[in-house]
Amino acid sequence: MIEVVTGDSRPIFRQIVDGLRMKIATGELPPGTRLPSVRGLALQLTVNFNTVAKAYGELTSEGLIESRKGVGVFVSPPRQRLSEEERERRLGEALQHFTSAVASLGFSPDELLQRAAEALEPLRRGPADNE
Amino acid sequence: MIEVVTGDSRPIFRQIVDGLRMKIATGELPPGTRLPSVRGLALQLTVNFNTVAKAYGELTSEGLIESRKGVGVFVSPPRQRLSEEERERRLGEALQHFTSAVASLGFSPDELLQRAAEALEPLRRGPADNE
DNA sequence: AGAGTGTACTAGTAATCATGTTACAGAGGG
DNA sequence: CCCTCTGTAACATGATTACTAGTACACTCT
Repeated sequence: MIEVVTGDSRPIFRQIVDGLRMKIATGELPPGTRLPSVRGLALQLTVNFNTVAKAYGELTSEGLIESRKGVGVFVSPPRQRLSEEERERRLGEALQHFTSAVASLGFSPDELLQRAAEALEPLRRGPADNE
Repeated sequence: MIEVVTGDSRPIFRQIVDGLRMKIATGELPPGTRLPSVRGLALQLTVNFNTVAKAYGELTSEGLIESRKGVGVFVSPPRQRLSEEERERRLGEALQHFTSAVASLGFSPDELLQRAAEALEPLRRGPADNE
C-alpha cells in the first residue's frame, strides 16, 4: 500500500517511521487517514508485526498518529501535537546534528541554505498546517 | 585543553568527533594546529586512549586531520578533503535526516530556514575555506 | 636507548534490532 | 452471543553491531 523497505542501512522500523512521517508532513496522508493495521502492514512488508507496532509507537509518541484499540490507527489532526519545549528541543537537536554533519564538507553557508530550502520544499505545499 | 564530555547521550568518541569537527570548521583550530596526543587527550577526559584514537580515525577518514606516526596529529589544510561524490552524498544524507526529523514539528519552512541560518552562522566567519 | 607518538589486533560487555510467542482488551459484524 | 479483527503488552531468543578497554607493535625524534 504505502511503504517500502530495501537494502537500506537504516533499521526497518526506522524506515517505516521516516517514510510515514514524511507522507504525513507533506499531506500525502491527510488527518483522519487510516493506516494499515500492524498485522496487515507487517504482512505486506514481510516483517514481524512487533516491528510495525514499534514504528507506530514512535509516531504516536510524536503525536502524529492516534490509535484506538480494536479499531485502527489514524493520522492525527495537525493541532494537538508536541509541547512547545519539546518541539524546540527537537529542532535544536536536529540543527546541531545537521550543522555538525555538514560543517566540514566545504560547502558555503549560503549553498547549504539553498540546498536546505530545496529539501524542505515538499513541506511547503503540504500540510495545510501553517498560517 | 579543548574537549568536553558530559552526561551526554552520544557515545564518547562521537562527542570528540563532533566537538573537534566544529572547532576545525569554525577556524578555532586552524590548519597545522597540533592536536593532543591520543594518550594525552584520553588522560584529560579520563577515557581509554583507543576511544580517542577511534575519534581521530574518523576525522582522518573525513580528511580533516592527518597523523604522522611517532609525531602527532595535525589539522589538515583546507583543500585535499573528500571527493566530490562523497561530499554530495554526505550532504544529501544530512539533508534527508534533517528534513525527516523536523518535518512534523509544525515549524514553517521559512522558520526552519531562518533557524538553520542562525545555526550555520558560526561557519561564516570561520574557515577562510570559502570563495 | 628511551620516551613519546600513532596503529592494529583482540576481547568483552552492552545495546540494538528483529523475530516469535503468548496473552489480553476493546470494537464491530454475523 | 460468538467470532474476528483491531492495538497493546510482556516476554524470551538469536543475531548483529556499537562501544570501550587491553595489549602489543612500529615509528620518530632527541
